Amino acid sequence: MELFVHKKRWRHPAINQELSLNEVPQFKHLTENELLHIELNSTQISYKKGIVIYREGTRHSGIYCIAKGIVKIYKIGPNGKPQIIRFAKKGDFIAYQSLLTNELASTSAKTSEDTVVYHIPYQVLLHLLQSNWRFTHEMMKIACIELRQSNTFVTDLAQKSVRERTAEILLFLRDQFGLDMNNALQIKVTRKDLANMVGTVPESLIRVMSEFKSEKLLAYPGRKIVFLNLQKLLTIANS
Amino acid sequence: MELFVHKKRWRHPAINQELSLNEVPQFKHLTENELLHIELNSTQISYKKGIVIYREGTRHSGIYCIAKGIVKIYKIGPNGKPQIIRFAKKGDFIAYQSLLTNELASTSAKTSEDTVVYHIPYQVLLHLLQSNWRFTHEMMKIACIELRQSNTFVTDLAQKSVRERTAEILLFLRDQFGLDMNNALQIKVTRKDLANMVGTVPESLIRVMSEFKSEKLLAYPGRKIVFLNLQKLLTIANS
DNA sequence: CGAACTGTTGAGAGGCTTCAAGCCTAGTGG
DNA sequence: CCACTAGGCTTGAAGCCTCTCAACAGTTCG
Repeated sequence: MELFVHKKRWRHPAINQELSLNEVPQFKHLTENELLHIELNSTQISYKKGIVIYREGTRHSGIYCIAKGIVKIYKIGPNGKPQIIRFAKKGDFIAYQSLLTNELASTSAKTSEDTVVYHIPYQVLLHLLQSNWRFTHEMMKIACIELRQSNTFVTDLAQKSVRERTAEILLFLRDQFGLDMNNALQIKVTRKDLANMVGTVPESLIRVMSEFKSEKLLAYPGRKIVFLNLQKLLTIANS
Repeated sequence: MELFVHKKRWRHPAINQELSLNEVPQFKHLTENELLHIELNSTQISYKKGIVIYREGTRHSGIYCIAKGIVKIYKIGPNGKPQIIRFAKKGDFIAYQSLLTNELASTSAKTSEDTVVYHIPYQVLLHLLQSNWRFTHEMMKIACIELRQSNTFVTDLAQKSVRERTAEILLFLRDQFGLDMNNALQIKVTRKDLANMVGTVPESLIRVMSEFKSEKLLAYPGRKIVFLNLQKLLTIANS
């Protein structure tokens, strides 16, 4: 505990603890009855690392809220190659997009580490959306924010170099998952996955990271990624 | 009129006529009172071609629904270069994303041709969202569908070649804007804008289009783009 | 303890961009 | 109404960024 005392802007405390339903930010405006209704009608499911929660092309039966762990959301590309769309973490909703449009799932979801989720059946979600505007507004916000991020990333892919995008993705992961007291990224990502997010091949990503290393912007002891110069990385990312 | 008789799956009839508010698909579930309330509280605005409706970084005062014309939605990239996100047409809503998240506009909007829009003030929209679930659901669907498209395009940019993406974008524009009786694309886009959407430079786009032309997949007399072999283009796009 | 996967570096190839030049089209102003 | 000019379109040549292929070290896990 004491380790965290000096950490300012600590955004992801107690990351190993399970989130309970009433701690989900989007549920804060729910009445006790509404919350109870969810608790009674949703199921908690545990997955080991590397398990597929749902697969592209199937139909969702409900929405998932992550209580613990990290889930990789990805699309299958034209040659069967997966493309990572995002990493969802504790408190995030997944599967809402296709559920709300009543389409088949446009992405797949696989656990990146041991994960616990709440599965909220469609009818329960629908009832909630119809009865509680503030919750509905929060859900709309989630979709719109993800849309903004996606549009930003389209712009980056179209206009930035691999070097710039690498800095960008590293900083994005830092925003999403935070750093520990040693400035190390709080999520484990393989080079292959990192390269995939950047929109390149592992070899190219590694070359850029080697540059960053020799420029003293990064260090990577073991499988950690340590940020040494955020300011410079920001400059590279936004150039 | 008779020209259209033989056209099957004609998806964009009377494209030059203004859409009235009660013809907007998302408004079909509104009560008469709700519709009246919108009509009384929204303003119709006409823009000449090439006018900026709103600019990235500003705050929206309401949502726009396009009654006539085409609006280019774009983001400013890292070097000040615009990146086209989409072309919005008659019946489409724009500016909803930042309005719903209460953020500053993340995109700009400029008319690509003479355009008429309805401006619906935020408070009016908010009232509608709170009172009519079916409308709200439609709005959520819009955001989610755009999100799916954006994610798909991220995957394409990361994994497909310029040739593949060019075929893809041409087919996408065909889906969105349709073809006339000569199989010509029903939207005028400059090579520069096309290249931008594909995520390349005009020179590269033109080379690919020249290939398509010599392969008898496309023709472009004047400034039209005529589709000669949709099947082959589909193969190229999805390869 | 080996198999399979991840991470890393080098060399070579190639797709794409950049730069340059010319033609064409459309819109403007006299 | 026409000349003019700015911007759109097109092609060629050169160079570079990125990918591909290959080899090997390190790591994880059954």
